[in-house]
Amino acid sequence: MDHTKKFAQEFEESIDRLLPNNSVDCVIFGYEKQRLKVLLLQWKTNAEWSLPGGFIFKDEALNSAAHRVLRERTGLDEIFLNQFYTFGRQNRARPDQNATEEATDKRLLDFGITSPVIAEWMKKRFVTTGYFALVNIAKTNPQPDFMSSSCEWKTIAEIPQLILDHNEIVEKAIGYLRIQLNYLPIGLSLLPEKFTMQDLQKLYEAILGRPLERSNFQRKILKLGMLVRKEKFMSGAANKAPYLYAFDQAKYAQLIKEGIGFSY
Amino acid sequence: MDHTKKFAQEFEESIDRLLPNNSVDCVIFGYEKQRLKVLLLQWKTNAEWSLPGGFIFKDEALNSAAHRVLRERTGLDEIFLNQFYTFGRQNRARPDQNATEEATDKRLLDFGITSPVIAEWMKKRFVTTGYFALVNIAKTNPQPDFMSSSCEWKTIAEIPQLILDHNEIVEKAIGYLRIQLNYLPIGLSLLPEKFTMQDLQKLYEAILGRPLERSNFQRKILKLGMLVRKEKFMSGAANKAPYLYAFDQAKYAQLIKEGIGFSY
DNA sequence: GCAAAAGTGTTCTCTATACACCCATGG
DNA sequence: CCATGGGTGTATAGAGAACACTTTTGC
Repeated sequence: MDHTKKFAQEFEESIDRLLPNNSVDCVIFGYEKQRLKVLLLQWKTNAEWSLPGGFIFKDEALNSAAHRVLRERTGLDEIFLNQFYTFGRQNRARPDQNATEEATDKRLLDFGITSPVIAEWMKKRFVTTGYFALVNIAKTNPQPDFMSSSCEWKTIAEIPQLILDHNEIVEKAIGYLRIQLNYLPIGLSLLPEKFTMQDLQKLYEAILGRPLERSNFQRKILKLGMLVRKEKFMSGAANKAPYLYAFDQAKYAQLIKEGIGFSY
Repeated sequence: MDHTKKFAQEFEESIDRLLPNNSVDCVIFGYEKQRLKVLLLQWKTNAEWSLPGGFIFKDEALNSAAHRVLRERTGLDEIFLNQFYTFGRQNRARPDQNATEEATDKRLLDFGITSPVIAEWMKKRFVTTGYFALVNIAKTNPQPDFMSSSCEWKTIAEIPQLILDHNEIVEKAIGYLRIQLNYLPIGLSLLPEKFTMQDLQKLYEAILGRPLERSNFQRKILKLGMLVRKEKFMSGAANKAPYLYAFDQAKYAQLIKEGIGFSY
């Protein structure tokens, strides 16, 4: 049995274990080379881009489904993942997108999927709940799903047109990320174990999309007492060597719990 | 045809126009006699309490469904209504609540509803999206729905045990209200047209659940420039007469849009 | 020595907070 | 006059922002 047939059969069999009309979509943020990035999937057949998402099993909580999607796509578990908004327009297709039943049939045919059960499922209206995750790109191993040829980290500026209302979902996720910057475990999730103060500052700047004042940033962050100063980092550059820092996990957890109280 | 039969027939007929597995629940906040209140419904048959909620029509957006529920229960339109979280556990029933199919059948029978179509619908798993609204109690005309004998404003402290996970939904709504206090059109939605500074302060105190310093509150609020000072209010009490204030709607809308920037 | 980046210090402004003071009102 | 609550003033502490100054590094 070829790959497609196997997928189609498994999917068809799983459909009656799925909760209809609900889905989850994940906006997975990573940080690399001083840029905030989002994990996107590209469809095999028509090269359209979308967010990683999935359906909910009847015996599975919505939040668990989001965790599962994240695990399946990134290999990461025990990750910072937060629900942020539910998108429930009656027609979530883009204005220019062909969302007729015929178009859906055609898209499935392009994959070699002929099952009427799957076709019926795909034509349903789905109310989707958006989750955003913060992950350390170096630790991930992005895996495309069956529908997708590739799984790519795109910077915010590079985000292409996405299917349905996915661009809107990403926009809203970025908005939440910015607003909640002061209450989120940003650094711990997105940075390597040891990092310089500049690394952390660039991260905050990438998220906020504006520069922050160096000396004030340093003082404010250190005053929170969640960082431990380690050895100096000799980059080889002709300038003073910065200290490396690591998170004091206990204090960090405590701060997050109490609400960091940090503002820009 | 009696009332129940008519309701059952209409509901049954409407079911195939409804989106399965999704619902909305509204936490409707009001303010009266210096107390923050929530609108609750009491079931006719077993006296259990619940939030006002409803289903979504196939051709209706999720947000519109929430607005419709609010309109049906309070008679209010064009109201401040905000989505805050989606509750999607696989079993949203209370641990002590009998959520078996037999129990559902029995509850419907108590209403005199025998339709198997309705019974099947009610046994579905529903992922519900929570909305919170701020309304002026004096302007509302609470209307119980068919299932409910009464519609009552309860203070936060008075909230009884509710069905399913509705207590959790209320808790979360209050949390959002407090956090977003600085960005929400609190006063305009919850107070009468004219009010004293004390009225406004008591409102904030009721929401936050803690006292605020009188003179500082006054200065901070006035500095925002969203209030217009009107005539004095002679209460007849043996003390200095306070000014009445009203919202400058234009400035208020502008402030809300920009983010009030107000903190306690 | 020089350039570049890191670390620390200083100043100014604004806000929050606590509390003092006087004012208006009706008994 | 008094009690009560309303309106305004003031002093202090802390945060944020801008910017100056010193230190470290490799060339």
